[in-house]
Amino acid sequence: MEYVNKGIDLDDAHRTRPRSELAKVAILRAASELLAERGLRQMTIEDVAARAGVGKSTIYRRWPSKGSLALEAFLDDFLSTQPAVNTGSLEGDLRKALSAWVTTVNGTSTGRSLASLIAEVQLDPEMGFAWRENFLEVVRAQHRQIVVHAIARGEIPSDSDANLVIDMLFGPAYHRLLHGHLGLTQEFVEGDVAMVVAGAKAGAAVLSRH
Amino acid sequence: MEYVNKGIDLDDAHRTRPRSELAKVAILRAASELLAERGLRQMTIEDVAARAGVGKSTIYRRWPSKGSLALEAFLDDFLSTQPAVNTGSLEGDLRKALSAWVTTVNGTSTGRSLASLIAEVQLDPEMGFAWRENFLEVVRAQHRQIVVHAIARGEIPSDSDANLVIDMLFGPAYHRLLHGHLGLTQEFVEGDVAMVVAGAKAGAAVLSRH
Amino acid sequence: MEYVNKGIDLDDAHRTRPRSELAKVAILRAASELLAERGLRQMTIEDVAARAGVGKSTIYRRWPSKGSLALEAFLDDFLSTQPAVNTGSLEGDLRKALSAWVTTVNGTSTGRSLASLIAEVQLDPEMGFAWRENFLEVVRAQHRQIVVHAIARGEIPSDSDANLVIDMLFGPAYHRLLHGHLGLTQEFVEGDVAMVVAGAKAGAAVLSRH
Amino acid sequence: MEYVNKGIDLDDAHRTRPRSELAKVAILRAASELLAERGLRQMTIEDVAARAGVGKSTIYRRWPSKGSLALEAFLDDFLSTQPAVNTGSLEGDLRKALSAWVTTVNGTSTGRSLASLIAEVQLDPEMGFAWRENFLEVVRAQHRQIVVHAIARGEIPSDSDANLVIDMLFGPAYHRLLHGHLGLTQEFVEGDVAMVVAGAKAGAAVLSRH
DNA sequence: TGTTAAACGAGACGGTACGTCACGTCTTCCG
DNA sequence: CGGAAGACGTGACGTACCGTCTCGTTTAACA
Repeated sequence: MEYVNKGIDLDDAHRTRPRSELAKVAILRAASELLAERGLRQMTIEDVAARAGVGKSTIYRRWPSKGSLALEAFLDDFLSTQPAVNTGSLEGDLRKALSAWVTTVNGTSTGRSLASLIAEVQLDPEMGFAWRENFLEVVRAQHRQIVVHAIARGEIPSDSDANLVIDMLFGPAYHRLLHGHLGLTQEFVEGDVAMVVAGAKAGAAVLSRH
Repeated sequence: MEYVNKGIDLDDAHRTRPRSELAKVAILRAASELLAERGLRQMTIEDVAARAGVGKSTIYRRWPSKGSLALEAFLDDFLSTQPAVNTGSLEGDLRKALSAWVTTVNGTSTGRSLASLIAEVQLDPEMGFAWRENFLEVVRAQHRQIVVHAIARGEIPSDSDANLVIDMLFGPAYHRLLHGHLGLTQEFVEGDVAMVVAGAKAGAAVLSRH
Repeated sequence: MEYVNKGIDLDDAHRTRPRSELAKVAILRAASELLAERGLRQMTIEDVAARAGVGKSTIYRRWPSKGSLALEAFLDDFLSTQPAVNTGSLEGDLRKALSAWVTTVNGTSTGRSLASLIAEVQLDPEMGFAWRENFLEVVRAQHRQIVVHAIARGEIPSDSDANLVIDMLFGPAYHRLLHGHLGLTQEFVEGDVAMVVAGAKAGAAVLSRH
Repeated sequence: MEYVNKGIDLDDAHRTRPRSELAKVAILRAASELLAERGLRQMTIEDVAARAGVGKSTIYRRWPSKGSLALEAFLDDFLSTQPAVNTGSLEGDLRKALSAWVTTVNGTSTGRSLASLIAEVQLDPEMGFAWRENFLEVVRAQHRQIVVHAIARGEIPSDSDANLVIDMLFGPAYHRLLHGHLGLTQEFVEGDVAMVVAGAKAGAAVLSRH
């Protein structure tokens, strides 16, 4: 998590300065609030510093950019809402995972924050790695387990491409979130899940098609 | 196309204002180049004006924001690369449409411009409508025909949800473009298409599910 | 009056274009109003054009700058308020001339317009000549007659410097108008006049002091 | 000196903020130079910032307008050239004071700067107070002493109006500076002084006339 | 009376400077 | 002596007018 938070972990490891983590917490809290209230573009470092009761340099000492701060502020909030799932069937797992995501994201400030951050990743090349490392891979690792379990259960071929299955499930959902052309409805969730289940069971996601 | 271009096209059609469209063309060209060269964030209105040999006010007279200018500059470039398809089979059509998109977008400045614009849409609420109207719906209307034709051919149920099918095809592709976690490879195209075809033929995309 | 009004007079003399003097009148009227309402700095050519119901180029065709337009708009208004005087005594003439000026100028929009124009003369070198020619010399020629008459009456020495006498009378008055440090009161008028009369009668204004 | 310099001097006196006064000095120096070189209208804030090696916002943080900056830049330069005088006679004092002013102002960039600032005062209402407080009253307080001394010496009546006497001396001089209709010659100085001396000694400047 | 050239209103054009904003860095001074 | 407070240099923003320049459209003198 170098980009998001540079070097703090080392210091923590040395346990030489466990003290003004208060500042860090206050900053993340302020950033989180402002991100939810105004969106990333209207959230300024100066606002965050003011609300956190902190000098700007204290922020710049820890985060190299507004985006990286927003990312860290967003992460915990978001990740805690995405449960590991294990319902006993592929269909159940996919439905539960996607439903949780839709619930968290549809029409909420979390949804707008997520969209803001994905936007920031496009505009700031430095953000790409941190985003994939700290957000995307964390979520995807969890989701890939759904496919692993389905293979273990024998529901789908053992050479199914977990990455593809996961992208088939969440890709359309992110698509609707970001473009806003259609709603993230219950019908959408059902349709998306049904398509993925049908495709995966038919073996359409097996690897090395080349 | 109100946001992007306030009625100019209509007037032009009537030939009532054949005046200095030179400026408009020069501006769009300069914007297109700078968008490709630097991305949306590093493209400034002042740079565009300078390169187009135009005053800033001439730009602000026509476009209300950097994003709307970039959108219009991007549109023609992009849309001309997305052919209407009709290969005679659902699978062929989907493969051809997705391949064309991947070719245009994967690793190209067009791809980065597209990502930049999707980002801008998240950050500037005013952009949302213009984006859906001028970009997304134009492309999607074309793509929905693929489903219409497949239904006509009897390949898939007649109550299949064209919007869902299209989002299942392109959602994962946009997902990979924007997050960069996995490549837009030939394998991905084949897998995505196979999943959609299997799901649609299995009737997983039929409407009014609940 | 080249600067203020270039070449129109000649054309008028030829009587070849007696037509849209309406425009000129409307422009001068609008300029005069806006000058009085807002002062020279807030009066813009575009405002004048709009209020006069005239295109900007019609203004630029006749006047080379905002200042020159304002000057011409101001002139007639002002000059008509400054009567020739001949009371039969130097003191009476000076008092009457100064009083007329103070009445026109003290606390009035005319006073602010006059100050605005004197300001413009300092900032736009092109204005200097036109100002002296069309405003200052017109007024001063009239005022110098006061001194001429006083000499003729034998009230003051025949080699008195009319320019100096006039500057001694009006200089302090303009000073107070422009700096606003003290009011243009009746007491001021009386004191100024008394000083000038006493000095002139004492022969303090005789020429060629070398 | 609120307008010109919002309280900085006081703080400096307390030595509570000995920080980057370098910027202030550099800005005033650059402004002073540009004012002399080009006059107030052609002096832009951006030029001043560039020459001072300073950001525009650093200027706007201290001065609310171009005029107020120019005023402060002008003040020290000018005031140091106007000596207190005490020659032992009214005539000597008046001559010396007026001569010093004429020497500083006649045909010099200081003279043009002075004229520019008087112009600015007319056009920007916010400037009026600062101008009188920081420039005019400073100079006039000094000059009024000339009259006080003449009264003490018994040269002129004890109820002579010092303000009127000073305006009679300098009013005509400013008049010629601003209108440029006649030169600020040695003859003018002698004549002006002679008029004021004669008038004052004759008791023409006594107060409460009406 | 019909033709034609000018002057007209309208307002877009290329520019310049404005004053504001937020950036990320640097300095001061307090606890 | 670390951190809050906030000034600094930077540079893009969007605005306001500038003075110039096409545009059709009157308009009025001449043909």
